[in-house]
Amino acid sequence: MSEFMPTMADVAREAGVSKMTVSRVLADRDVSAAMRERVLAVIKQLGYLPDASAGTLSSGRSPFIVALVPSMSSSNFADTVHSLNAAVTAHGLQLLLGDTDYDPKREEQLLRVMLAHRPEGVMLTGSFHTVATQAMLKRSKVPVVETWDVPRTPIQQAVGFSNVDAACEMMRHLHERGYRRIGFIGGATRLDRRGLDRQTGYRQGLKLFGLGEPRVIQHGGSPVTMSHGGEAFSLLLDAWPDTDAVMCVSDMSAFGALMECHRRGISVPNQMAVAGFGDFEVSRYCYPSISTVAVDPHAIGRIAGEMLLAGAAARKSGMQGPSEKRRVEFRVLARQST
Amino acid sequence: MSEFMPTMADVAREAGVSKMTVSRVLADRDVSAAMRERVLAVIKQLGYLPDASAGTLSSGRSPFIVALVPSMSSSNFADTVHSLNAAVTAHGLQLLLGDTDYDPKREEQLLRVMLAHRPEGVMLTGSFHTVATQAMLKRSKVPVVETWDVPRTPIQQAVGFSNVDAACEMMRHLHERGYRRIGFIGGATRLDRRGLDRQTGYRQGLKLFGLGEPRVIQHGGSPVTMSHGGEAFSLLLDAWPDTDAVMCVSDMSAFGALMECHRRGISVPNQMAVAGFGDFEVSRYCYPSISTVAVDPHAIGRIAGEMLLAGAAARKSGMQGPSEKRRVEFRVLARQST
DNA sequence: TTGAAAGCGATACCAC
DNA sequence: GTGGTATCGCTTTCAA
Repeated sequence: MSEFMPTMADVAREAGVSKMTVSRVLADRDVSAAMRERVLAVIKQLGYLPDASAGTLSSGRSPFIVALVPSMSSSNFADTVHSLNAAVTAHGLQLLLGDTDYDPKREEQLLRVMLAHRPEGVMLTGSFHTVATQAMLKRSKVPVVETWDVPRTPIQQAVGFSNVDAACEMMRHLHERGYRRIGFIGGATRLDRRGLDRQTGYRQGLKLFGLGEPRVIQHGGSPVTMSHGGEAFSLLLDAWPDTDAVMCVSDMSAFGALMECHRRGISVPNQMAVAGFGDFEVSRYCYPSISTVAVDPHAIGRIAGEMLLAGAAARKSGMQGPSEKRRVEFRVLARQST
Repeated sequence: MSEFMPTMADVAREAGVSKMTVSRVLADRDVSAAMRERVLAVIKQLGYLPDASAGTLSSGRSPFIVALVPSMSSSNFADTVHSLNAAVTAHGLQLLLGDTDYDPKREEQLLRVMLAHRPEGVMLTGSFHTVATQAMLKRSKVPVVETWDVPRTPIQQAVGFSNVDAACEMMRHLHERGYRRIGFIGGATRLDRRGLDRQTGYRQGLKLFGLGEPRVIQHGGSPVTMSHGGEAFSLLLDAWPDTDAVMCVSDMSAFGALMECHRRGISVPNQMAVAGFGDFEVSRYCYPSISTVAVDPHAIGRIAGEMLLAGAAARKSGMQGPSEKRRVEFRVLARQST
């Protein structure tokens, strides 16, 4: 077994051709069938693997799309990333994935590192970014798409929905069902803007339907967990014992709250309604099943991919990339818990 | 706003120094404080970002660690990746993440693409790989660690546990609790080796405790979902109505089975015991809580990171990397469902 | 269809 | 501490 990594020059020499011919074979450009055979055979025999850095440096074209998500353990973001990955992989690109941990400062650091690879596109989550982040993005002229939210003025492109409106629709649902003393539980962090938007939607709903003062418990970090949900629900009952419905920032906390009801012998939905957000699998299969707001994380990923690909194509031909906003549907799913 | 991306040469010219000095400032090597100030100022002013491809090509040192997992939506693998990421990030490396979708052929393709970036290390999940995969890994001499399993003869290093033994321990628990007609539900795929190992452990348990013939339902793809669990459980009851306990390939299917019990009015654990695997959050917070096998996905990721870092250091100094096997603990958690 | 030469943007190595 | 030069492995460009 040889001690060194063969290069394209080695393949060329062994096959008795020029490097360029090898390069063309790999890129599947015009080469005679016979030549292709010959070169491919040598490549296989030598176990040659191209060096991506050299290719990137030489061509000025990177194989990367950057995707930055707040958390990889949220199945919602995982789904979005999965679909984005499918979309870009089909075009020969690969994901460079980063986990910001819900921290814009961390997002900035990650982005700085990742822009060093001169990606063809960048997917961000949310619309809350540091000024340095925005400046880097502008300078680098890389196609950018913000997801899971639709900012008034996106950096460039965006695909998502209004978390405020979605939460408000859930309030409409609860109001229609006859609930009047509705609480809200969410995380304690200031950094999860989508969570905060949902709380804003809750407050709008209270006003809109004349439901009195907010009953808000902020408890636990991001992402919100089942145990946070149970604890927050207990705090909610401590503060406002006559609460008859709880709207949760996510299905995870809703499930936690629901289990706390079980434990306390509170009947759902008779004595207490529980609403979630996100249509996670658990909310569909638990008992009673949890009413929630369904969005399509896969659609967000797929559309983000299309937008980025379009942006990359535009940039290649020297054009200004499109600056588009797209909305995806959300839907209140009435299930057993309300 | 300038139209081009500034290079190190631009920074050097603007600062009136050589490229090497700029390079040293960025690498934080010996440069006088005054010089550093001056160069840093120019870097900021120009918005200069280094080009990673050029650096990699020139230094022969890549910033990447490759991590290949069967599925990103499984919280177990997500946790492992998270800890691996933390471990390598601390050493200035970044993850190149791939999703094999439980398919060794796909793993091979992904690996081929990723080895083009000349990573400093590769984390694989499981011990089932194509021969081409193994050949590529050998040739490239990159540090490799297989996770979530401990093969008899690892490619190089490994960290995990015996899924067979772990499942068998769960059988011991069920037997001790008095259950005698125990079924097993898992996915229908041949590709999820860890799932198959757990089934093997189940069969071993049957023999060991004299519990008669296997009652196995294989249903649904990978990763197994809650709905698969509910459906598989129904099939199990159809086939063997007198079953008094079900051991599930994962907590996801266990939860699905548990909810199906709710629906059918089957009391858990009185009429039916339900056991899971993996200690997912839902198994801890649902009612009744699900007995499961706990492993520490974070420890696997952390240790894998350490192993890879050690391997990379060894390779740098021309040494043969260690070929170590490490086991992580697993523990049967007896909860309410058994 | 194939080949030769000139870079791409950084770092290693050796002078000073 | 700092600077010059060769070089990493590939693709672009242009010529044959």
